[in-house]
Amino acid sequence: MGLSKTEQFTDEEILIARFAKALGHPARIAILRVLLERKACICGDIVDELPLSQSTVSQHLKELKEAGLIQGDIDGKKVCYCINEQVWKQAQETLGILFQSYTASDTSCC
Amino acid sequence: MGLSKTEQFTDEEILIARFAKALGHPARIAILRVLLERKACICGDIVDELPLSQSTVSQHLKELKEAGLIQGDIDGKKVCYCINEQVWKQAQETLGILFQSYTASDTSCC
DNA sequence: TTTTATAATCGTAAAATTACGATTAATGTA
DNA sequence: TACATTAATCGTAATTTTACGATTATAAAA
Repeated sequence: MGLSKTEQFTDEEILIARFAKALGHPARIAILRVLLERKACICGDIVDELPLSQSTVSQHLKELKEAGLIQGDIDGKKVCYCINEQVWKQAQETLGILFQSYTASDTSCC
Repeated sequence: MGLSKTEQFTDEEILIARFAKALGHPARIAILRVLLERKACICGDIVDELPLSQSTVSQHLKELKEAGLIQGDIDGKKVCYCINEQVWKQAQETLGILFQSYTASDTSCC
């Protein structure tokens, strides 16, 4: 029925999937790229850089924020976004561990 | 509406998002875990390990296969799945570069 | 050849995602 | 105070994802 059934999996599996899912759209990668380049960035600037409407970008920002990867600080009538260092490193590590756990085997498949 | 508009983004953004999306569900992380542990694995064994129906697991396997992260070799009336080393390393690298491009800034946000 | 086992595919339904325009809330400016 | 700007939220529609049971195709076994 389209539900995620998240209860059935381990916390780590859910965490990794959560980070990965947040990264699972080109627009959100593009947003992160802008933030990574400029260190910090006003929402409007991000909208200008992307081929998407303001409301759509805002939605993507919300998803990145909900995954914890970015944070937004209110600055007057603008909102300044930036990478959340702590969570970013956590995502890097959990995903890194997953990828590193592969040890090239002599026999590729059966 | 509801379309991905992938044409508007760079090939690299699309590629990273593609890998991340494939990893964006706990069931698929769980599947990969099984494959990483056992090196190679019969489809049926994966079904036994997961709290999902055979058809649902098959669907998740298909998505991982379409992203290139795994491959399936027919072995009699069974199908043996394993990590696709080349693509796995490519995903590791592209995602790794993204994560590493963050350099902790002195000023966290505005 | 018939039966059994394995795994993909089909059909279907519910839910989530993506996208946009319009509206709203909040803050700064005239 | 009235106006303008900024960004979130609402409402809506199309698409995609998730999930399952049922069916199908294939190959091994009886």
